[in-house]
Amino acid sequence: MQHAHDPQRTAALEERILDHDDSELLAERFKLLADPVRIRMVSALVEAGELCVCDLAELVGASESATSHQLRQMRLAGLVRARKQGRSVYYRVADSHIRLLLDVAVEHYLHGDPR
Amino acid sequence: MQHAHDPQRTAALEERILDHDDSELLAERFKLLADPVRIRMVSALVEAGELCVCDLAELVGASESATSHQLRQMRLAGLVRARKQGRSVYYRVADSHIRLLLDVAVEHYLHGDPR
DNA sequence: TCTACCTATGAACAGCTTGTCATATGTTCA
DNA sequence: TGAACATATGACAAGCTGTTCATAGGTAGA
Repeated sequence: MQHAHDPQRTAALEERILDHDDSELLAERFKLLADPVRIRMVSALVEAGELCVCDLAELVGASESATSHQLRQMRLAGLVRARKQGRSVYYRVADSHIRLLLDVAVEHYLHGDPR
Repeated sequence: MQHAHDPQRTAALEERILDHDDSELLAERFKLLADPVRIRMVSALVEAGELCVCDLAELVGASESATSHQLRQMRLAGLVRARKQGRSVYYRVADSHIRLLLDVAVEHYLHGDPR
């Protein structure tokens, strides 16, 4: 690196692109959906409304421990909420944005719509 | 794990949630946006339309080598396309879905819209 | 109370990511 | 042709992620 092909243009651009903090925040959100197991968990919770760890683990095909770890992560990020009842804990999706992002991705990447 | 609280319900659910292949595919896509540097790159490319590696590196504040590595990754995933001109290579966004996903995320996570 | 059950959590480990450094390839210009 | 330049790439290191295993806490039922 030494120059900028068009210094004025890049300087102007710099003001319009996402800054470091914003891109960091967005990346954190996308990371939550950047794992097939978590995607299946969110998908299941969206469909079911509410599920206990036990059923969720079976649905997504993961161990209960792994499921619990992932749920903890999503819970700390505010993506899901927990409700305790008896010896079970029921989880539900708390973040409607994630639901929307998943919908958009499903719509565009799975249901045809090439390009 | 031993039972399912409601076997019928979980069996019915299993058919409606994303299967392993689909969730794998979606996760791959979300991974591309799960990094602040790549997000800034996409943001810059969306704003500029086209940028050479050199300018892009300066804009996002990464080394040219790191930038090139990321671009390669995004290129192989079909997210960006390259155009060679002289000794420069100009990149542009090739996947309009990613652009949409980024827009949705920006809209909901950055521009207010709580909940 | 004792036992089985459901979930949570810490530790450890493997695999993946991303950056840097060195180097290679191809290009422009003198 | 030689030198500076723009980009690409392989190898390696450091950090991060996700899983398993062991274990602990709290709850329901006998």
